[in-house]
Amino acid sequence: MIKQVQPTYAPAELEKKIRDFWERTNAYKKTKELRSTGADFYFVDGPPYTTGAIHLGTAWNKTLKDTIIRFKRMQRFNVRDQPGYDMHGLPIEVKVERSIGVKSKKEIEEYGIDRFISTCKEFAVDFQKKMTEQFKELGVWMDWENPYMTISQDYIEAAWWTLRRAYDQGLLLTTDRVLSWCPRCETALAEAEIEYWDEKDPSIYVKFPLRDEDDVSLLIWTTTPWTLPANLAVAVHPDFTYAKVRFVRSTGESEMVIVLEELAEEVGSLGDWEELEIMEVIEGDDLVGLEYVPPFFDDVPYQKSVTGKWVHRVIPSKTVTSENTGMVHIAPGHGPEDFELGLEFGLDPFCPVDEMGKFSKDAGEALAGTPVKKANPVIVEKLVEKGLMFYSGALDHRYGHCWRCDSPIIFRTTGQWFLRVTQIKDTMLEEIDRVRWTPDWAGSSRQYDWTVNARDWCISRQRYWGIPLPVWRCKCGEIKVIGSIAELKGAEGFREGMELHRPWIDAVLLKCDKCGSTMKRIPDVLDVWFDSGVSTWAQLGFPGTRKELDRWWPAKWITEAHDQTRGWFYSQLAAGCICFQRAPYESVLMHGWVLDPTGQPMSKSRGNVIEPEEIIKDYGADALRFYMMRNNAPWEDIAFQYDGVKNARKTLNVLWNICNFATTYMVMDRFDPATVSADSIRPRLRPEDRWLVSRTERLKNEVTRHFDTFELHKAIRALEEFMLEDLSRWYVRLIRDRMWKEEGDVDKLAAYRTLYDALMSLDRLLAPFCPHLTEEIYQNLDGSRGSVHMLDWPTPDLTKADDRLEGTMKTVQEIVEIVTRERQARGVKLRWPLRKLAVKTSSKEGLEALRTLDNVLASQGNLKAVEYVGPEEEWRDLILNVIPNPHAIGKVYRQWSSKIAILLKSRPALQIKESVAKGEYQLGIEGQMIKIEPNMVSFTTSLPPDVVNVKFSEGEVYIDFKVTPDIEAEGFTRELVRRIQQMRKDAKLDVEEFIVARVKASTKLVEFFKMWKDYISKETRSREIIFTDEPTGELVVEWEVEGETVEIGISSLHTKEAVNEFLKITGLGKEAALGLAEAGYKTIENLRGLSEEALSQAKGVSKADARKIAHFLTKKETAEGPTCPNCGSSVKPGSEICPSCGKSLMPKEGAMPKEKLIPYLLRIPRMNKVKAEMLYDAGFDSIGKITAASREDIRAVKGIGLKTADKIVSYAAEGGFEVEKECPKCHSGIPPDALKCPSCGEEVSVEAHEVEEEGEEAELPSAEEFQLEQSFTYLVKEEKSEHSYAYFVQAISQGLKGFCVTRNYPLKIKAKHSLGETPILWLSNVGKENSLRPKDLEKLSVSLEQFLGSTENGIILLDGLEYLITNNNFLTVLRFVQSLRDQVAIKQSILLMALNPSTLEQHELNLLEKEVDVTI
RNA sequence: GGGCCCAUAGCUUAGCCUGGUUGGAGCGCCCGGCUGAUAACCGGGAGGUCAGGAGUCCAAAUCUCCUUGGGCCCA
Repeated sequence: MIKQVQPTYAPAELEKKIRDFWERTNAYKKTKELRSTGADFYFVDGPPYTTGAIHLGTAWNKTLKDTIIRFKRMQRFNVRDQPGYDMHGLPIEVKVERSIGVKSKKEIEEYGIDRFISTCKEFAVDFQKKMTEQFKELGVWMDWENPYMTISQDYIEAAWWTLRRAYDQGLLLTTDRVLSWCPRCETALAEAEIEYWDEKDPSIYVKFPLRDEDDVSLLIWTTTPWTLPANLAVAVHPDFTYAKVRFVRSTGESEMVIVLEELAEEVGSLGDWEELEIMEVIEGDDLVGLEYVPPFFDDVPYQKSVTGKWVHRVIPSKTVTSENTGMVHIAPGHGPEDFELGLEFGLDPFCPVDEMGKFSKDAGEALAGTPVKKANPVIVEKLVEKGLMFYSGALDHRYGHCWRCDSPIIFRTTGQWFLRVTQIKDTMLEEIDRVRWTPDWAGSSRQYDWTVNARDWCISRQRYWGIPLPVWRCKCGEIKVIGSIAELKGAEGFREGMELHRPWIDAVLLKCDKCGSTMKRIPDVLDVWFDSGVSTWAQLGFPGTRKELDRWWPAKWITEAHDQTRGWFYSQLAAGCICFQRAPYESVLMHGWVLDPTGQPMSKSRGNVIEPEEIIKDYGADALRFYMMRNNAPWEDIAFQYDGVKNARKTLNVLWNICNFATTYMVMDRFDPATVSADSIRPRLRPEDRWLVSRTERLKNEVTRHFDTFELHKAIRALEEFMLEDLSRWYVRLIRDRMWKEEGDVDKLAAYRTLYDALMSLDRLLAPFCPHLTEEIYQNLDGSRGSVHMLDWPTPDLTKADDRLEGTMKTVQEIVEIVTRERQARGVKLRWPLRKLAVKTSSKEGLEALRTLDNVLASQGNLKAVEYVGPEEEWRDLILNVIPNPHAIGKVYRQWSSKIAILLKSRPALQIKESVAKGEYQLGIEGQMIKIEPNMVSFTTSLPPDVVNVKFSEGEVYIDFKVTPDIEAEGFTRELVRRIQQMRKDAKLDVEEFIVARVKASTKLVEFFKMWKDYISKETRSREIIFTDEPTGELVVEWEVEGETVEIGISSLHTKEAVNEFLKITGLGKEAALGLAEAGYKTIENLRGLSEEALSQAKGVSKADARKIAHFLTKKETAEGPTCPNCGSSVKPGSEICPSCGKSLMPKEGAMPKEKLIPYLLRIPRMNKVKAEMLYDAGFDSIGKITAASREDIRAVKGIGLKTADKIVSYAAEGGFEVEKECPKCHSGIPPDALKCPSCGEEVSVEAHEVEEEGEEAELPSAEEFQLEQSFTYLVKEEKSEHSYAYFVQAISQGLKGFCVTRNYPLKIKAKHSLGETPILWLSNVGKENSLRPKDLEKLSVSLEQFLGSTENGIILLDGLEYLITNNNFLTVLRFVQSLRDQVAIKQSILLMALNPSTLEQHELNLLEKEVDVTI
């Protein structure tokens, strides 16, 4: 059942409602169950770090995942969708430190590691819960009840297992290395944990005096003075050329230093040096081995004690660059490259810096205890004192910082654990090549480059909140790496199910296999990056169980932002290659970041963070999702714009409006897609319907294609365009008029079905992007499957795509746009119809194709007529001009040449052209015959006045802007209607309320309005329109309309309530109800006691209506007991015969067989076999039930419209089921269930019988037996117009004045039918007097109006309606008929239209029949 | 300093792979229209050194190189 959607789109409430709905109906679980038998699809969630609040980037990330998962599910995949959380690590430790107020590791240990870890866990779990709620608000469907968490037992075990695998392969080792170190967190940092930004540091040039050459120094440059106490060597490039240079100050002082020759000038420009002199040039390798005195030789004890071949000497290194001085000070304890060089030259790393970044005693008494960075100025001062400072300055450079606490990092030498990634690099690179990356360069360039440059991965951290390193060590040096919890069984301090975190695990002691003494766990924990690296198997419970791993692994698809190149993409790749020699994922989508509106990354420190929650509150999660998906390709960064989300909301609002539009009408008409199948309606589709079908199929194809390549932005843009352009701006506009047709109309059903299918397809295609809105729409349009997300993904049927039709529609749209543009250019509103438009195309096929969309063009351009001009033709309205050629004329007729020219121009150009084409044209001048030959004239065409010519892609159009009185009348009428509507709205009148309108306008306008009075009344629900000089009313407004002043007063009749009340009377129509209301009756009770005669005094109340009212009142009185369904009087229960009317009560109680009841029903006007069966199938299986039913009851039956329901009720009320009818032919009685007279076989005629499936043509009644009624319009369907003329002649003989319009030769008609003086208008193209071109509907209607205006009792015979239709746009003729019908009704005349039904399409016939009162 | 990506109207963007009519949209702005989807909607207009420079080519937003600015990742 289709349900009406809410009038406004309120995303916040709607989304909440939908989420509750999902919760209530278990929609997520049901969807998963539904797909449980589908092919497995292993998606792995990259675990977000639990900080407690998601940011827009996280929102985008999860939305992308959700969208793809939903898509895959709709494609029937069984998707594994376990969400994950990264819950260990420093950030939480830092937060906890702050909350409990401690600042160092020492303080943590004093506080108690157990308490500290418990708090960390609480924080992590709490944050995890908060984040889960936020994800849910985005509409993300994942297995929220079963997330994987890096802190769980089996997760830790998976990490241990992985390390054990590495150890077994010799890929896990421990060694001293120089590493980045955070002095605040007192731990080593991986490269991935360092952030760089600019910082000011000293930039100093220091002299290292040579030991064997007085007054000559090596000159080195450094920005880290604090590393100088640990200096052990100086490096030069062996291939560079150095020089011994003497620098001289203005004071005369001089220095002799060795620097790179090419840098001597640059060095000289530093201080206040004035001169320089190159004393000697020395090759780099000649410097190697020179001994110097380190600057802190006397202050640092180690410097004196250290020994070695290369200590305090110049060493060669090819890593030295030609910058600054070309010489580098080497401290193997403070720099990774220095360390490497140290290894090479036997220099042990010396590192006099402790874990907190302070100098130790080894750095000498003076420095001990000072944080290294703070020691810089002290050291600088010392160097100056010692006379070793050559130049001291400062500079800004990028410096690394701890990404958790922002402290500047330092380099220290420590013992750490490493994964030897360098050893498996080849495998990793091969795997990168094999994995599918989106975009391609994310793998082939980025990931590849990063991995090529990867060094061994330091995985140990000297912290607490992390996976404990599973390494136990014995005093004897023996090491044991634990790969599972089982291996700990029996160990001292181990309990089953114990907490595996520190400090508890630290208490577990093992026995050394080698020496038998106790092994203790090394205190380190794992780098958190390692945690997430094992997620693909950890979440499957491996190594605990193997089954799940075999089923799912490896992951089919993952997606994260580009920063994960060094993060998760990498950690997984390394871990996967260590354990399984392959990447644990097959396809990676690398997405972008959400930046702030100016393109800067969002961060708390910048203060530019935008909270997703705020956006959701204001615009809805669907709009946010739509925006993020639509704006860029997934792999590009989004510079977040509020306007973008706002706009997305607007777009979704349009979709909502379309649904509102669709459901409003579908609900009103009880449209049921189940009974109107797409197949059955196919032959009834209009070209514009087929166009939408074509567009829809193409859309399915396009969206699917883009999903497959992860080009989600393209997918959603295609959806958006379809929604806005194809549906909202075009199709909905095209079908508006069809929505107002009568219920059950096939043409309308075709539109419903088309729109319904398009909406359902669109809804499904959009469902992965906007899960809430699409669910709501689905629940309103269908809902049978429980959730839109349980539906299958639509598969395109491209056989229904029609390129040609789409192309033609495009052309129509282009022409309509031209029309609008030209209208605007001349200030002609769309409300004003245009007289005509002619299209000339460059191809004949194009023209023919355009013709099929004639209706569309005419209605959308508001064109009275559309003409088509072939490629080789000229539009016949063009004015042909003749241009005399004076030269050629002068040659022959010199003296007359100017006169000839004037004469030629005064003659009809066409005539001249035709004659000249045949040879010559003759012209008389001064008695002479002049011959005009082809060379004497040429021809041009020009546009008639008010016509514009515009070229377009397929040809050109001519638009006729000439304003005829008809057009003016219609235009002003529509202006008036629009003003009254506005006033109704301003007065806050109910849409159904009736009014009286009083109008003051110029005489001209009043005449126009009178012509259109019926239309105006209908459109504005005016019971009366009074033209007066003093318009009064509840609301009076003076309007300026196109230069005219129109004053309008409107008054409400306040009849709505009364009408509603009266409509409760069974079978009473709106007209009658309104008549009663206007007669002053307010309630049904008011009517009691009135005679039928008194009731029928009211306007619109017929005798039958009066009877119904009386019947209804009686029925009401006796509502307690059973009533006779025939007369309404009460009967005793169980009686077989009604005491009042004497009719049998029995047969009506029980059900009748279908075939017995249907003949009864077929006697009802408007009834047909299909409707009768529907009625029967709906449970109305006896005459009793039908008689007892109210109009509303019957209307509830599918396929029974309002009018039909009325007919059924009144037929029953009038006793149609009981009474015998008199046969019009033989006057014998026909029983109520007979369709033919039993005596003479005459068929029973039924009023306004709808066309039946069989379509056999019923014989028409003869003129004698058929009485035409005043104010009625008849459509006579017959092959030749014999009967029509007979009726017409009969009416004239009864004194009516006739007017005949025919396409037959008038004299012949006159003679054949003895029409006498009856005026006849001949429809013909000959253009004679009393003839009219069939295209000129305007003239025709003027003539007919004149006739109607001249007489009160007229009858018009319009013979040859089909002729008008073939010469005009069908819709135009239809409108013509409508207005004619209205005029006829006003003038109490009769309109008789003869039509050969075989010349029209069925839907056209249906449309026509809807407009007439009676079809014969 | 290096790798990858990006730069088109005030803002967000399509077009670039595969060179070829006048570089398309949306938002905002200005001007109109519509009023039975209506606290909506539709049309038109103004607004562009296609970041800058050089090259290839008959022809460059598009291909190549350089420069500048931005993002990510590294040193």
